[in-house]
Parts: sequence; C-alpha cells; structure tokens
Amino acid sequence: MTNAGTVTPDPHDLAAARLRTADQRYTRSRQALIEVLAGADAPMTVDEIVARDDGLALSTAYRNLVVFEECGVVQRIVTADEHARFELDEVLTERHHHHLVCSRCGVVLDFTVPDRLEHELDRALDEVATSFGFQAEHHRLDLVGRCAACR
Amino acid sequence: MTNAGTVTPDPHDLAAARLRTADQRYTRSRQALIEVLAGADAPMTVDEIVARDDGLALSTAYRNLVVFEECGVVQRIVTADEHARFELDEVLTERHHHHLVCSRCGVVLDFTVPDRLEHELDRALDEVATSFGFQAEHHRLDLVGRCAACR
DNA sequence: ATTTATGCAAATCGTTTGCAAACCT
DNA sequence: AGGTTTGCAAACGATTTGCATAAAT
Repeated sequence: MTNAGTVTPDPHDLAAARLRTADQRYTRSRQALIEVLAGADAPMTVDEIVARDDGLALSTAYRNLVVFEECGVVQRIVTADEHARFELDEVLTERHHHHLVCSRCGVVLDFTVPDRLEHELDRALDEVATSFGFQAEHHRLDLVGRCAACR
Repeated sequence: MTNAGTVTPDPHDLAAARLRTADQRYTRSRQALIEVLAGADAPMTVDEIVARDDGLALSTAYRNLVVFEECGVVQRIVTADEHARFELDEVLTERHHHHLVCSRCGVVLDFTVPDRLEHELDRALDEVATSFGFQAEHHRLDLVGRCAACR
C-alpha cells in the first residue's frame, strides 16, 4: 500500500524538517543533493550524484550524505560493489521496498513484495530480534543476480 | 531443515573438491583458512582471520578468499561496516541462514527463519526476478539493529 | 558577528598488486 | 622442471579530513 488517497509531500519539505530537528541547515548544496536523489529512479553512487549536479564538490556530497543519513533523510546502500549508493529514506518516499542487486555491474533496482509477506517477515524478524537481545532498526531483503543488461 | 539423519561432511573435503573442479590447489594456507572459518561462530573480518592463524600473510588471506569466493567455498558479506566479512558458503555448511547486523559495532550473527516463510520468500522473489528480467543467484535477508552488547 | 558549510588538496585505510622466492605435483 | 602460491612492500581507490574561505542565521 502506497499512501493511496494522500498527497505525497515534497521531499524538500520533509528533508528540511528533519534536518531542522537536528539543528542542521538546509543549504543550497543540500537542496541540490535532495533534488538529484528525488529525481533518481534507482539508488545512486556519489560519483553519479556529483556528475548530475555541476559545481558540487565531492567532499561536500560525502559530508552531506553522512548528515542526511544521521538525520534519517537518506539511506546508504552497500553491496558487494565497491561504491556505496544512496537513496531517499523511506520516511521521505513513503514506499517500503527492497533491492535487486546485479552481481556483475552493481546496479541496484527497487522492488516490493506483497503486504502479507512483508508482515509475516516482520513478525518473524521480531521474534529473531527478541531471541538475540537485538534492538531491531530495520530489515533488508536483497535479491542478487544478473540484471537484464548483464545476463 | 538441516540435513537431519545425514553426517555433516568435512568442510575441508568439500572445499578441496570444489577447488579441484576449478583447477585450484588446496594448499596449507588455504587449509588453514578453511580451518579458521570452520571454527567460527560468526562471519569474520580478514583481520580476525589472520589474527587467528599466525604466519598467514594478509595478502595471502585476501587472495585466497577471492579464490574461495569464485569457487563458491566462502561467502563475502559486506555491511555498512568498513570491513568485509567472510564465512563458509552454505554449500559447505548446508545451513541456509540470514544475518543480524549491528549498526554500531558491525558484528554479524547468523539466524534462520521458518521453512514456510523461506519458501514463500523464494516464490515471491522468483516472481520479482522474472518481472525484471533478472537471473536470480541468491537472496539476502538482514536484520539491522543494535546487538545486545551495543544497546 | 558568529557559527556552520564548502572546496581544495592531502591523508586514511581496507584491499589489491608486482615481483622474486618458496611450494607443489 | 614448470606452473602456482606466498610474503613483502608498494600501489590503489573510495572515502574522510584539515584548513582557509564563503555562506547562513
């Protein structure tokens, strides 16, 4: 279910709000970063992000992505690939999803599973967390294989 | 279900067999590496592995772990943590499992979910792969949170 | 005016690699 | 012997960081 019947809020507003809570400014660079990520159709590497926005320094991108991550504005995705990838946090997109990861080229795509399965998963993971004395934060479900282009 | 009623084969034999198939030798260093991993109760970083076996060069460990990975003898686990971790492949251990990942200290622990859920998951993921033109290799299910020591 | 963010260049650090010696078959 | 693996030290490359300047409040 993807917030049917509601208006999807602006990522910029949500990001700004979350940053403000952490006493962080929503500067031009940060706005540009969110703009790029909001327009992405898949998680992006830092190189890809910087290439998309002329004038943004690599170090600034890295630093802000860390801030975003700490504020729950973006999610960092680490695969076997050497580059980390970033996407807007589900809090901003309101779309819980998982990732297809290509074992050859490293590309990452989003997918969802039926709600029923997702709930069963949640329940099972709750039990696991409890039995290990773990305080669960979130789960990740990745399907690893060859993407259509790399088959 | 964990191969009830059968004798668990020796990891060394299985590793040697798989390496032979790829025209790879099962040298002392490689045996030592498997020995350490077979005795591990959780996926280990390369530093941990080398510390456990005196005399094994870091570069040798890295090189052999790559060979092992290519031969399906070990599985590389990459989390948000800066160190990759390694464990024997499920082909050797015969225990399909998933990972608890501590978001603070990076430690990784194994867990399993009920067979029924695992099968449902497989079915759902098959559909996803098909619809994306993906050739699935395997899936990963991680529960991220704070481990008992880091809460 | 004071604090925080940015850009550049240099530093970090896990991992990889070149090469000569040791090893295996 | 003949090809492979190993150890050491140097190289790599993604990410981080110090510092002086620019931007934000």
